[in-house]
Amino acid sequence: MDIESAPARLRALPTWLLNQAALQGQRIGAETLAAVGAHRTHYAVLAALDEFGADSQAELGRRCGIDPSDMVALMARLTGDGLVEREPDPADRRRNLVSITAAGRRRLDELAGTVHAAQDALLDPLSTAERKRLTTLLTRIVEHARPIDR
Amino acid sequence: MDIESAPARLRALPTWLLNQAALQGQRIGAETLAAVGAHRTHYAVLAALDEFGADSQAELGRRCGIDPSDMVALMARLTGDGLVEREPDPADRRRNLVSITAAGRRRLDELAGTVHAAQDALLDPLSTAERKRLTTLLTRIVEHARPIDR
DNA sequence: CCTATATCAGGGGAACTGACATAC
DNA sequence: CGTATGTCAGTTACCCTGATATAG
Repeated sequence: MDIESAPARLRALPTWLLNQAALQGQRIGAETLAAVGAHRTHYAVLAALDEFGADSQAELGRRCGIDPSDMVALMARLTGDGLVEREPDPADRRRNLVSITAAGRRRLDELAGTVHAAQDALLDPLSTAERKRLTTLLTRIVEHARPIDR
Repeated sequence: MDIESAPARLRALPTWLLNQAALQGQRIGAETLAAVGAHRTHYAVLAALDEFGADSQAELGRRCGIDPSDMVALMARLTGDGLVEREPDPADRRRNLVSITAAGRRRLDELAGTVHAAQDALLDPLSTAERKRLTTLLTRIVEHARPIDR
């Protein structure tokens, strides 16, 4: 696709621009993470566990925007890689208490570099101040969104 | 999902915010357009034909970011609704020359209102000046993106 | 009873890939 | 010949729905 050749009615639409920019971000992010054998959701879960400590799968999903049904395969992958550990919560036997391992913390730090490189690649045309402004505006939109009722 | 409960490492990521905002925009846009029996791609194609005149399917796809293989069903739908017309290009018999009909122009004007309502719904928390700033920043990113090599 | 958790099976829409016949 | 077009079949990733067994 060639953006300059798109109809003005599309080029002026925030939702369309948002879509195109997000698409580009996804491409770059997925590529850079795939290069080190990782995935967006890996970084998300590790970051949540690092910040909030051990948590149930359901809570992790809510924090990171990952569907509970998709968490199953993700947990299998991360435990298989030794990055997180799962054990039944003695206080609530429905739950799996997930916690990050030492290897998980190392992996998180490693991925943080990769992820930030992807941000730089996407935001290349913007100055530092502009990146900050964009982040602020997007945050306002996202925080204003009606939470998904489910 | 609840954005305030997401890990700071995610909430600070432009690519993540972009994704969340685009998701919200897609939801709102798809809902409002579905309410009048339309789709994003309908608006895109009609806008391109209105602005640039008759065009081949391939060129339309390039302008609007629609995959050629997805154009087939889209054309079938739009011709079936009498919004566009297709005829073989006498100058290049591989091509279908697609043009907008009078009904298509009426539909385009109608959809423009719907689409702008969706923008308003998404950008509700932003002032007019902020919306403009966001649009400018996104445009810079999208225009800077390497064109998809295909 | 009603709700929450973990899991599984699968649907739907979107972007995309590969192939192919036809025409330039 | 290599390249572009329109078409079709099928894939992948993503977000989501529905159902179920289990536990609170």
